[in-house]
Amino acid sequence: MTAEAKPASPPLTERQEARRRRILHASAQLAGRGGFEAVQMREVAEEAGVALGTLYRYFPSKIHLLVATMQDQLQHMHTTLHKRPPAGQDPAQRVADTLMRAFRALQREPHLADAMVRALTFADRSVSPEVDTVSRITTAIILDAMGLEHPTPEQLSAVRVIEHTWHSALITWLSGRASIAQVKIDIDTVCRLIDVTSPTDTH
Amino acid sequence: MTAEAKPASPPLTERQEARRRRILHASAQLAGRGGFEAVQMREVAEEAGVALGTLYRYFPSKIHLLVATMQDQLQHMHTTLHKRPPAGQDPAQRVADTLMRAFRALQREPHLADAMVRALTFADRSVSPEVDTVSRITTAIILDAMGLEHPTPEQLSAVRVIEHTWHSALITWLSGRASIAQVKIDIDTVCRLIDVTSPTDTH
DNA sequence: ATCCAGTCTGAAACTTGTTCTAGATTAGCG
DNA sequence: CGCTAATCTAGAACAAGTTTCAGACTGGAT
Repeated sequence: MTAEAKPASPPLTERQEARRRRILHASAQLAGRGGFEAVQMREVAEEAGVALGTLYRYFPSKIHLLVATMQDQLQHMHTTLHKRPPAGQDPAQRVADTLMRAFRALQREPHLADAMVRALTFADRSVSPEVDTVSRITTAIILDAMGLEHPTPEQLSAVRVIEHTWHSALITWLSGRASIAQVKIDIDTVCRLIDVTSPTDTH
Repeated sequence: MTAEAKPASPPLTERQEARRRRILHASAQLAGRGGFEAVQMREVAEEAGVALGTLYRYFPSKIHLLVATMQDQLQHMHTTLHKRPPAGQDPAQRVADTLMRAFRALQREPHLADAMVRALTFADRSVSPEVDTVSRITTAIILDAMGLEHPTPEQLSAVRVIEHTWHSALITWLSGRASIAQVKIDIDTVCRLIDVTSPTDTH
């Protein structure tokens, strides 16, 4: 049901897959300490035991690398969430719960979150496919929480707005311009759109 | 009513004010062509007829410079909007109108928009005060469109969510991952929150 | 008018992302 | 096994943001 598709363009050998993994691990590790700026390409390469040129062959830019790192982490979170689905009564509440849970997970690694989110919103067109993948995973997580199989276009719009709010609120919190309490309030607020756009609503 | 406050810390002399203006102008001009990456500090300095060190004295980083550029442009837009307030019946519609009008203005200068918005969301803590100023202006614009003097906390949350959506949708459009039509739909969707959180609503 | 402190200039230096090159290694194939 | 193309490595080189510094200039106080 969830897209697990890696772009299997050239099927990587085992050693290559291992290299890729080491690079992503090094990236997450360095990001976990100092955030975006601590992820320095030379250091990532060294930590991963790989030449700089090779790093660039696997990830054509620092932004690509960090967006891929985010993909990776999101995938983890998605499977984790599958194991313990949110328990609220109505969809809006379940989505808000899920997002706040994700939020608390990120709170534990604020530097990592910083690096990933900054990369995500800074990405230009050359990274669109990868950013799109991240967006698809996020959408899947939200739709899962809503328990929807066949969302209406209206609901998809609401989901997009929730995603927008999620990213932007995250940034606002990470740069110290909003408290966690405020983020929670805003998440709750935006989740009201789920009720407003539910098909039983008189539109 | 609207915050016009410049941080008058050291009152700039006339020549200094002129330099500042030249710098901002050069920044906007270069951004108007190639976007974020076309705003190169050495070029800005040269175009503004100022030494590189001076540029850095006025704006301590490229991000600061671009956020200040955004401040400047937003201020323009705010006064422009004051001259022709949106004409819709209900607040939600007026806000959506206003935002879409702003959107079309940015469409005319997509590169400039790209540079400003990318800088805004990429800004780290060291730029928080400046980013906050931008946020305050944006809030003022939205509240103006709503015609509210004394918003409730709920309404302020809705406004923040609208801002989040606005920024994030803008980015999505700028990086080619969403059409203008989709942006319009999402803006309309998020503006429903204005009705939902209106005080006459049974909460 | 003179002097002082702060400001501006021009240029070099430093940092980190990115590109390039020449040679070693590896993977797949006959 | 031996060949060939692709991949990997080490390291230099380049680009743009940022810092630094010595000297020239400006504006205001005495």
